[in-house]
Amino acid sequence: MLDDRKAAILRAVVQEYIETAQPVGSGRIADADGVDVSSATVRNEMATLETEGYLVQPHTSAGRIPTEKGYRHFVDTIGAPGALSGDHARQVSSFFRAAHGEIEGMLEATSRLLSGITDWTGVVVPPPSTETPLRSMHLVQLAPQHVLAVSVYGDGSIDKHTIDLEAEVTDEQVAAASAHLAAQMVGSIRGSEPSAVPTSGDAPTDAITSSVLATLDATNEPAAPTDVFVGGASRMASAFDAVETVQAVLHVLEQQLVVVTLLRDVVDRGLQVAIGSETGMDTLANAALVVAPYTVDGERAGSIGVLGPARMDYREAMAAVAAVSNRLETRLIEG
Amino acid sequence: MLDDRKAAILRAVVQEYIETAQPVGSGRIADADGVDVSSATVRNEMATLETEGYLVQPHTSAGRIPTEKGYRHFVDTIGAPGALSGDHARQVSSFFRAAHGEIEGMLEATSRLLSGITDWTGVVVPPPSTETPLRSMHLVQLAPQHVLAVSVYGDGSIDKHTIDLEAEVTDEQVAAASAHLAAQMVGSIRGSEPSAVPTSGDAPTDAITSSVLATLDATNEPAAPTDVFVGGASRMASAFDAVETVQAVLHVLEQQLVVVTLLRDVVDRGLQVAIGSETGMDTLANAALVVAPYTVDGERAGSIGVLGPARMDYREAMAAVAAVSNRLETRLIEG
DNA sequence: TTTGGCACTCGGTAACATCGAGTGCCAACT
DNA sequence: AGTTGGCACTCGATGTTACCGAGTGCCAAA
Repeated sequence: MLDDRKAAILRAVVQEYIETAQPVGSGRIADADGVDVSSATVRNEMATLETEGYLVQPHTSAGRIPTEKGYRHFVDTIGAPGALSGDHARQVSSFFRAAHGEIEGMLEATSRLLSGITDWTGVVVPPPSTETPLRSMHLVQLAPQHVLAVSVYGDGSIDKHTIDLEAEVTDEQVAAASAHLAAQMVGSIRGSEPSAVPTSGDAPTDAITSSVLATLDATNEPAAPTDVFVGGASRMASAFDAVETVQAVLHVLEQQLVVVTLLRDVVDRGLQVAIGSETGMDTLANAALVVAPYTVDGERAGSIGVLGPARMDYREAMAAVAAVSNRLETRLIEG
Repeated sequence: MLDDRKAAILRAVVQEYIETAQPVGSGRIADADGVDVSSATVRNEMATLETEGYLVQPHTSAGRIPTEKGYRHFVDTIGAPGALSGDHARQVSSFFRAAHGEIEGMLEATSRLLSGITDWTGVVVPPPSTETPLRSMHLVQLAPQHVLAVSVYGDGSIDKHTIDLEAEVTDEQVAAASAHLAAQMVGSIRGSEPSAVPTSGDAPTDAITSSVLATLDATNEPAAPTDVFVGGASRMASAFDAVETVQAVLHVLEQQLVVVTLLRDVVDRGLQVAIGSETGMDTLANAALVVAPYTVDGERAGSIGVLGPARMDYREAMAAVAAVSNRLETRLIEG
């Protein structure tokens, strides 16, 4: 690996580049803290670091820029996640103190919180809602030939489906069908095929029931919709200088499924940070993703993350993600 | 106003500028269709159009660019909304043929449809859910001290609230409170203060009931959350050349309430198109918004729109917005 | 092994010339 | 009186050249 001095120089280069977004020359490093050698020595070391793939020169006679490998080393040697700045810590605290009500709304606000703290884009993936049992099912009549089927699951999530009936029905018939369906289906696991409902023997009830089941079957996606909350996507506009890059990254953020998969993959690989190609997406070559899973009741629930340019402030982003994920866990456990 | 020839020239300039995004010179116009005079004459007319505020020159010795007033005239004289191209018409048809299920999901997909057709950003504001009566209310127990209150309204919308109880409760108590609440509250209008629920006389029931009402009161925003569906925001990246503009516009799109207000204001002013400052937002100085309201059961429901640069293809955007709003109406009436 | 010194590289900036699309205006023409 | 060809003029865009200086690699001395 790298000896101490090389490591120190590399770290100084990355730090400087993160701050200035300009190629870093040997002079600047020689002046910097932690490095007590002349610029000539730094030059020699930087040349080595370049041949070893930690740095690159945009062109001869320019300073150096970290490569993915360079960032990776930097991140790996950050050590302790570091604490949030006082201001930001207070921001997080007051946010969670004020948080209330609906979980979706809170998660969306959380994505904005992450964005606000880090200046980049915040992403929050809610806990998956599979494997959770149906706790309640009700039919509500909206119009003579329309009912709404409301399914409430154990994790507090809700599905609703509008059902067009073949014929007009009465309140009583809907109530009967509702009770029948509830009796048969409560307890079944979300996503399991719900077709095995015995008939009740009552014709109108069964007519409604079968319409409902048909709709449920039709819209029963293999996986739940898994929506993602993306906050502060507009900040990506200042992350890259090429407009096409901005557009490409925004496009990625618009695809919910892609984002969910991305976060999960990164977490599954045990990473806290995915830099450039480590994300597995060409589009994110110059970007980096800082993630943290959060658990509820000991189980891996969802994950949160911050997406920014590769030259983002990893220390801050990691601290923010850790703090928020932490508070989110306790918040969700309390309910 | 403008005589025929001036109008024709203005229209040709706008058309050309929309296509090329380059200042348009007199030569190009003289060659163009509908104008059978020499470039010298066109020059004279263009000079007049400039003094009258329809065109500007970015600098002497350059072609002309439409002003807001120029675009406005262009839009006002477009005449018939025009039909969608065959391809796009087919796209719309097949979209609505395949549309099914949840209204929210459909509206979100609609915003993407608009974006796909016009190449800009699609916006869909759902029908407001005020004034609609509560059709059903149920409490569902999720944990010993947690219940979920599910309110279903006449328009098919649902509110849910997690309630933390003071003490553990049994299924029967929840059921009793649920029935009591439902009996008292069904029929009340969304947003009206729900406090006037008489006690039932049964202590545990009343304990649950009051907790629920407290939560409902606390989270009862004056207006419903009114979320907006924005599709294809990434396309704004190619709409402007200044990154800051892109960022500013994206920022606007992130603020749901602002977008809702924006659309409503434009529609209320009876406009189909708001260009630059007509939007009322400084940020959108170089942008334009094409909107259409849609009605359900004869009542103004929500609105849809396309946001793009001022030099967008108005004909196409207006056709798209009209067609989609149209299909959306019939789709929503059918249920 | 470190470091001061030095020749060298090359992107960035400025100064300057050139080109040409486009203009305004005017005199000639319908 | 309106239209048009002609023409001098403007000025952004493009290209050329020169120069500066931050930064490099390398070498010889410490």
